[in-house]
Amino acid sequence: MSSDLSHMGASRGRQREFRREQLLEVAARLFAQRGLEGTTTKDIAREAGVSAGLLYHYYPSKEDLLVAVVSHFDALSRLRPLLDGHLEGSASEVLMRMLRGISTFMEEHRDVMWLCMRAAGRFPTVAQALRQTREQMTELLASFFQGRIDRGEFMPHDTVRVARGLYNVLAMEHLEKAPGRSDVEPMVEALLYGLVPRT
Amino acid sequence: MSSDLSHMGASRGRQREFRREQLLEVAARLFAQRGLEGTTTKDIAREAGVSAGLLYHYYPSKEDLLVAVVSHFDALSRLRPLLDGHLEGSASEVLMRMLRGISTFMEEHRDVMWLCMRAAGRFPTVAQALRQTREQMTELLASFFQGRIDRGEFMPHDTVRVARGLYNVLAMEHLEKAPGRSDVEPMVEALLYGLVPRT
Amino acid sequence: MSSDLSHMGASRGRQREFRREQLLEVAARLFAQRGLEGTTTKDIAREAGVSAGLLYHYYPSKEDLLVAVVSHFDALSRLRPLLDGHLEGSASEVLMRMLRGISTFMEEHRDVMWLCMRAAGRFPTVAQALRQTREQMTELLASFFQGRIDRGEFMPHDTVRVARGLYNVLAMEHLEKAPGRSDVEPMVEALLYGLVPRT
Amino acid sequence: MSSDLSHMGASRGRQREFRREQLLEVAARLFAQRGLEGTTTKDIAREAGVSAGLLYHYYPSKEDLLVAVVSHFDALSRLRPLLDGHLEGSASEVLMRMLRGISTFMEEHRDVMWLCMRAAGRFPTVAQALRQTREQMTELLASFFQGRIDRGEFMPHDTVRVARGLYNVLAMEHLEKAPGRSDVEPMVEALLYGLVPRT
DNA sequence: GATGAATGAGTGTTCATTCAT
DNA sequence: AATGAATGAACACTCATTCAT
Repeated sequence: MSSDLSHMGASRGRQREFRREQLLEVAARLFAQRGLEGTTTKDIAREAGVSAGLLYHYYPSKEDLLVAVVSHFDALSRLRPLLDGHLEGSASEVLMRMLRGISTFMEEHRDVMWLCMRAAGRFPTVAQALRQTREQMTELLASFFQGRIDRGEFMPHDTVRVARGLYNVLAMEHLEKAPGRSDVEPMVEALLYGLVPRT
Repeated sequence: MSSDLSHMGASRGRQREFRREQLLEVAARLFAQRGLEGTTTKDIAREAGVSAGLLYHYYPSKEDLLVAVVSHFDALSRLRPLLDGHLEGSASEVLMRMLRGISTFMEEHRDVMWLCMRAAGRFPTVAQALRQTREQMTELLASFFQGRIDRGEFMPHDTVRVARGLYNVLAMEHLEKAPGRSDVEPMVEALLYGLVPRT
Repeated sequence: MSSDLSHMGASRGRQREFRREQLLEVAARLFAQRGLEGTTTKDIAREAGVSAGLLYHYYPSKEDLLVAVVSHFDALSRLRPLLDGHLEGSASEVLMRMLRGISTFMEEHRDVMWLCMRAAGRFPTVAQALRQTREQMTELLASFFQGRIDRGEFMPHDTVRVARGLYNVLAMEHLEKAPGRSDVEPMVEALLYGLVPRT
Repeated sequence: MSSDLSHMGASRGRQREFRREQLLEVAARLFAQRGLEGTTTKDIAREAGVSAGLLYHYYPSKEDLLVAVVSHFDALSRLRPLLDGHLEGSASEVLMRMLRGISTFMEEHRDVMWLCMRAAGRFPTVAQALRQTREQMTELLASFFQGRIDRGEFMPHDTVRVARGLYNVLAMEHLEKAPGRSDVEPMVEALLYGLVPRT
């Protein structure tokens, strides 16, 4: 909870970097737990074991800190790997695996998702980050679909819109707290084989 | 922006009712536009052309006003009719019609949806209202699915989860501002006929 | 709690008088229970079953109402009888009887005493009422002392100061809540026979 | 009325201590003069020459400030010395000296006494402080009485009740403003030698 | 007489931010 | 780099009082 960097052998630069990140992490945790307006700058400082003023040596404002938190969280680069490389297997197997990966990630970071949703309305930067993540994930999923279409495993379709739809289902389901309740498997199965009976 | 009720012929009771609703509408608009914390009680009073104190003659607190706004909006009873009665036609036609109805409604009330989402994190009542709307809409959609399954038009499936998924897609798509961008038709088509080719 | 005077046969004058007194009594009770600032004019109106505005038809302000409450309580004329007439018996017997009378009265009206004490600091009228009661009671007690001095039952002394002292002891003791704790008998006995041993 | 500590040579710690006390003293004065509800937190800040917010850097609430004022005043430790050590002389001389000491103190702090009385009704802490002071002073006086009884200078009596009575007389007399009017000497003399003639 | 809608100055308190040290 | 004292503009909410009906 407290920290004394004064006798650290670390260079000034590293110390600065360390403090920045420490404050970021504390802020991320508190913002996620209590929301943006539920967290005061003094809360963050206290929890980080520093004075109220020091925050402003590292971040010009609370809002900037929020943006930094969201940026640093960088869902994109943490989600992307979930879609890479795991391409062996049938289309449906791979799809299911990918969605489950995204699902797990979202379940673990529900509070950050809420933070972003709530903040998006006030801070265009955050809304932009959210949008970017969604669109990039959509693209990745869509390119997976396209590949499978090319291979003849999937019918041709509007890959982008279907991909975005799937991503949105996941996102919305996980904003809800109900643990384990989120189960997109039935939805995906329906999507794969269609609701309309095959003659 | 301002109003003078003093020389209205209306009776006391009607005047009270009118004021209540007027304040509610002003609050709804401002909350939706600027968010809950972006709207002060004085803003609402000023916009309604009344004094700061009068608000509290009608609503015991800002929070109560918010809850009243959300309750009064009553998405449920406005959404439900969109699913009733329009049952003639093929399953896919009817489904599409229903979803387009929900879509239009959501598009028109995007700001209220955002308000609810943002408020849900702080006020359990609002979260509950949101949940209830979703679950009831889900049930209605699911019972439509079940009916079509019974008629042999749809394959048996987990109707509730698929219905909730569809509702969530719509909701998430419409939280985004991009006008006209939301188009769930491709998704629905894929859902109906499946991505996996029919031999 | 509520009242409807509209069909009362009473004349206007009597009705007015009745309302005045009713409001006074409600106010007295609430002021005594919750203190002056702990009682709102609306509290009084509600408890009396009338509207908020009606109060001001009868009393020009909350402060005036307070003064009316204190005046109407009229401790003086309720205390005075306790000292009259009961003059038969030995000086010490009579004194003790009188003090016990005052004591009982004070115990029953502790809350009003507190109200007066608290209000005295803000409203000179109330302070004046308090002072007047004390001084008149003092005079009455003092004249009793003087009478007994004249009869040779008491030694000559500064009757007024001794009387006021006794009154003050009683008052201060009864401002405390501790029930039954107040017992001035030992003090009075000491006063009668003196602490210094009689040879 | 105003103060600038910024160029004081004093260390942070001393500055903090100074401000705390300064605010306490200003608050004590204003509370005593105008009463608790007659003094706003902004009044105190203005009078101390600081901003409205600074008060809350030092005291968590107005109520806490009040309690601090009462505690800091600490009548007990200022009254106690008046009863110590001055034990040479006849019982009546010593008693008179002690009471005069208490009297002087009370006369000088009449406004604080009023503050305490008024606040006691709302804040148990204050009532408790008042009670404690009274009871401890009572004990001290009572033990003086007991000592003199043991020496045969006083008759046996209920020392605690007589002591409390005397303390209460003093307190009540001094709540009144009339300067110099309070004179308990006649009361004490009566108490010492008794009203009933010595054969 | 009676109502209660309406007022608006004021209340204690919060908090992001600044800056001298 | 680090502190924490200091700021001051808000904020939600209260309440004695007025007045048209």
